[in-house]
Amino acid sequence: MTNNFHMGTNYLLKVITGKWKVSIICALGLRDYRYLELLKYENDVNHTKISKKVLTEQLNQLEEDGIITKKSYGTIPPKVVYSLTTIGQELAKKLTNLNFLGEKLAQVNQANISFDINAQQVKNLHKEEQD
Amino acid sequence: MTNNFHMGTNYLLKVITGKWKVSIICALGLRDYRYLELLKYENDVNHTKISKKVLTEQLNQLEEDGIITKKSYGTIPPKVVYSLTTIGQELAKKLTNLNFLGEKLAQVNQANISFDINAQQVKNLHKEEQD
DNA sequence: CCGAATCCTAAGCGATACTG
DNA sequence: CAGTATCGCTTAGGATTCGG
Repeated sequence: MTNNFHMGTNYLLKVITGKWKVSIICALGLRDYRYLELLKYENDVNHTKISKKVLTEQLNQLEEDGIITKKSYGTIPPKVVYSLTTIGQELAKKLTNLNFLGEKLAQVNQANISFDINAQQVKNLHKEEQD
Repeated sequence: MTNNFHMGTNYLLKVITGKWKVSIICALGLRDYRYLELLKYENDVNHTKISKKVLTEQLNQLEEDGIITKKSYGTIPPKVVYSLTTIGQELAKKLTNLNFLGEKLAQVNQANISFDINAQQVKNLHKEEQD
């Protein structure tokens, strides 16, 4: 065992660092998404704005890093579907698995677990959506 | 189950995002460290320069986020020892657990898993150290 | 020995407008 | 529909210097 036992973790962290990447990976863990679908989903779930430029950037990086793949149907208007690679699916599971610890930590810290509004507000939003 | 099942993960990611945080957490997973010890360790293991300012910043943030604690002996010259909290230890385990997936991904991508030199060079370095 | 204060650069992110 | 191109703001990180 070397001192570099965390290099893989660091590499992985580098791959998933980016404001929306974890959210994207978790989303694609549930089902495939088209481009604008994903844009809407992210804006929706996180209650904050993601620009098309940034979404494109992060998708390209995730593809380059072997986490996701895109399939372009050559149609007009275009249709592009994003999905996880095999290793991407593994990653999605692990990330979801980290969720519990993250929530526990947030609770201990009494931290704001949402992007820009607090958990209670999120709950209220969901209540409103149900009404 | 809401759509926010990854918010804990995102929160956790926010806590551990920072160029040296994972490395710090993993280091403290092995044993406690003093300030300059940690500085030397990081520069040593990662073969790149971390400034005192950044180390202090990241340590403060990790402390604020409930991952580590510091103990100051009131001596002159000062002595300060950093260690993991209980939840920090849990985190260290999970991160170490991610290491395998990260290494696998790096291999698939034929990526440079070190900070600034490649894996083969790291191996050579270790060989030299043994000589 | 353990930082804090200052300055600087590079990168990340967002808004907006345009295109095949 | 699925992107590019351009711009400007904000933040992270590093070098250096000073202090208790």
